[in-house]
Amino acid sequence: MNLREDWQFRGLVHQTTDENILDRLSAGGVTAYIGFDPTAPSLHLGSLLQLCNLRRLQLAGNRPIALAGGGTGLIGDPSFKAVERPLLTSEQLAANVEGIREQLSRFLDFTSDAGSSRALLLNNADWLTTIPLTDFLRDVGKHFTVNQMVAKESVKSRLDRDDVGLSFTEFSYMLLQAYDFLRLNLDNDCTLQLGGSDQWGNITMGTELVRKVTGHPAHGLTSPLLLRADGQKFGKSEGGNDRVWLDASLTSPFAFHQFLLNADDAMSPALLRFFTFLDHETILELDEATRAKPQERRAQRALANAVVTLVHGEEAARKAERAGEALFSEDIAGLDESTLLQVVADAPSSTWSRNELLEGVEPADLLVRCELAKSKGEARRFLEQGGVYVNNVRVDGSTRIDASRALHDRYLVVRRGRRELHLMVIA
RNA sequence: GGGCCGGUGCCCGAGCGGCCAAUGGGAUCUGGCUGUAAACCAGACGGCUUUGCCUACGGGGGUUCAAAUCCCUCCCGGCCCA
Repeated sequence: MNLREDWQFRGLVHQTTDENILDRLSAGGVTAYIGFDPTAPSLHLGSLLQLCNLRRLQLAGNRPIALAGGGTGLIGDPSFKAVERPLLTSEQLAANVEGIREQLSRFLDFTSDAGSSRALLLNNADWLTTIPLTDFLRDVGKHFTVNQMVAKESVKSRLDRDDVGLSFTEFSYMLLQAYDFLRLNLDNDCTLQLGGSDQWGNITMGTELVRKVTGHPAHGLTSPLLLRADGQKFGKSEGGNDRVWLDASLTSPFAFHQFLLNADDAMSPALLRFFTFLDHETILELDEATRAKPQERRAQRALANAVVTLVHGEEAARKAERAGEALFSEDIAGLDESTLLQVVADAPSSTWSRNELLEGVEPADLLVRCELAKSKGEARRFLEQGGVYVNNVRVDGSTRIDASRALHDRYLVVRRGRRELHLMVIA
């Protein structure tokens, strides 16, 4: 099984500047890079595909470069963005770059064990913040016309709109990314840039710049964007607009596991191919399982376990799976203390004195204190709608909660809706 | 710098002196169905000491019994001109 066959099976290739690069990657020895935006202190599910791809490259004997966008982050990529975005400070960026550095190391081999395919982590702030403006304009800017820049699909919508504009700052972003590629080509012999399909325009700017400056070809390869059936971007968490983060303190392993477990049947074949390293036979089997017995969700289970293992480790994946089973299929009151605590290990918790529960607490107040409701009004709404449970027993708005229902005499598991949990510990 | 247009709740977008906590859509949330899915159906969706009160329609000031709606001014965005 070579890389070409694997990538084609998995549907990882959207566009390439040259079909033959798949063969060259299969043979190994290519240096390729992917850029990561340090817009947040952690990478998220959307970056996972790129992480996996770098890993696949490395496993096939190529040298991956993860490029942290500490410099481009100062500007902001306008590609397919509806509006101008707020600028991040260099301090924020530096902190974010630190955050993702560690995450990258879990996917790539940065040690000398990897030999000639040892991964490299670079930060484009190193060259973007030091190059003199006039050098940049003469050496990079001269190779492009505004005409072609304006024609890019990625900024077209912004230029066409009559309510928002596109600042020169963001407009110039594509040149910075092109310069990255040139630098990596000159300094590290990097000849290929990968990215999501939304990066096509930026990538081709880079390949062109390399070709014009060095006279040698450089290539680009993009992967399809993962979209949900309704056209929305995949990777928004259940709880609204927040993304699913790879950092355990932002998205707990349990929440992450649950998110994947709940993946739409229609999505699971693509998710297995994009985010796991399972072999083809297994994947096809799981596809069939979904078709034949969707209610068993074998594909989603395999997916959740594989991805959480990859990101957080085997132990975390096992715990997350067990916690889900206990929470959704077992009687919570029947769990022994240590199992119970594991089940709710990821949930936020609060400590209460036995005294304050003596008279019982108004359910609405309780929800607010447990941060399961933003306001008392919202809390009352949840109660009226029947979305509140204590120890998996639905409660109404008028029944005060006291310590008598505590499990093991000290735990109250408060749940709002399907899966928002809070653990009350009676001290 | 000049002219014109615009800034409304998470987003889009109506309202253009009282009947406005503000139509509608989307997102979100809760419930139902189910498989801890999807689709679908129902409801909710500023806050509170909830027959009422408070805070909100870019900021500040003003007119008025009464302003998201009128006036002044400032800030921000777009287009055109210089």
